[in-house]
Amino acid sequence: MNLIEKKTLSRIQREKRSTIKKAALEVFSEYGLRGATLDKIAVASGLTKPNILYYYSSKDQIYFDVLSGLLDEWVAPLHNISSDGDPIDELLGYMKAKLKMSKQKPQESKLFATEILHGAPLTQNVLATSLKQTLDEKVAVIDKWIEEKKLEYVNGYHLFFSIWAMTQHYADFDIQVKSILNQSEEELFDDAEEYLTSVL
Amino acid sequence: MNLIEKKTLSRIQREKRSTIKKAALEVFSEYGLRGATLDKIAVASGLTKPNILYYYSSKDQIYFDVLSGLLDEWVAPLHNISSDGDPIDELLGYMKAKLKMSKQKPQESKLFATEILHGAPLTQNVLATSLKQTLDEKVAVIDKWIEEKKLEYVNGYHLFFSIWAMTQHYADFDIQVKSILNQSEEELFDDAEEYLTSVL
DNA sequence: GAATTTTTTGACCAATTGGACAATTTTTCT
DNA sequence: AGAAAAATTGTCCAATTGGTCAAAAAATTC
Repeated sequence: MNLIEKKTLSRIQREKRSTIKKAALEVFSEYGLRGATLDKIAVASGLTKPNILYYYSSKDQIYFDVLSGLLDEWVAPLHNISSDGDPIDELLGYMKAKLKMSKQKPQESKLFATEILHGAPLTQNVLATSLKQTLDEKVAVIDKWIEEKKLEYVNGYHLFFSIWAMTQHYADFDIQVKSILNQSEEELFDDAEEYLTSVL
Repeated sequence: MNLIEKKTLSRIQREKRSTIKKAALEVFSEYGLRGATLDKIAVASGLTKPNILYYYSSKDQIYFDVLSGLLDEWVAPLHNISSDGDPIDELLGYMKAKLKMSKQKPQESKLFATEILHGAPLTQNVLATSLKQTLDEKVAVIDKWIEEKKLEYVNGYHLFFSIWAMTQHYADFDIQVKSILNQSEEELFDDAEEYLTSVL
């Protein structure tokens, strides 16, 4: 039977797919889509290559599945910004949530970074529709705050870009950061949070 | 004769190597080291594959040469920060120089980003020695400014990280930025500069 | 517990890719 | 112009890689 058409997956199917996705995330985030090989994913997952291809029809399919499973999670913190709260608190909360994700999910961060860096072949329309829409809403909240004099004028879009850039930097460029600072990860992220708080 | 050992390169050698490097930059920045192929570089440069391998002994060699040719240029703006100047002017000047590089040399920026994202296999020791040393010096300048009360307290390292992150973001993640903002590149970078100026 | 379905695997294949090399062409030098 | 050196290319090769397939093993169903 064709796995794709089946609606209810068996226990084995759910488990193996999850195993594959986990291994694939490791490999894709380290090597990128083209640098990753099925053999590497096979080793990382403890399965054989043909077995992986029994669950996924191609390497691209795995990549697509891993990436789309992450998209929602990645945008989620944006939704928690409430127009009712204090602007600074809300923005600080958002920044901290993003920084925490960089610390706890560096592989996911790197996977996105690589994807977008190489032209976002698979996610471009998600960026242009769903992400844009959510961001438009949140920028509208910022603009409202500004109008109500609760916040100094600031370009909302670039504000979000800078939060993304600064927080994800600690995950994506961790090698560079760690080459320069000889700190434990704990200290590093504490300092980063302190710095970013002072900036906002 | 072995090209590597020769000291003075002929006109043809200089020209062809330059042609190859230019084409390789295009291809590497778009596909990364592993995604790039000699065939793609051959097409982009208008040379044949064996001809390219006459000038470079391997694909890795081309990558290494392109990358190391860029390293100095990439760090250069740091050197222009003078401890004699006004702190805010100096930092604004540095930020603007980096932003300009993002606008004018997006391929170079992406190449570095990809390299570091994938573990900086070729540049790790440069990061840990030369870059670290230069940055240490400039952070010392920041600390001096703070001591002289010319500048409010700020963590110098994280300040530089944030400048790198924010400015390079516009080159590295241009696809994402452009998916969200429907602006000309001119407007975009003007707004970005205005925003970043207000932040600093 | 036999039949059926699902899962797993070893062996294999075709395409891509980095690179080698000998032969040919072009350039340079005298 | 002719010899020597440098540059160019067509052809080829071995390794890697994504993917196939038939057969075997394991799980499920009756």
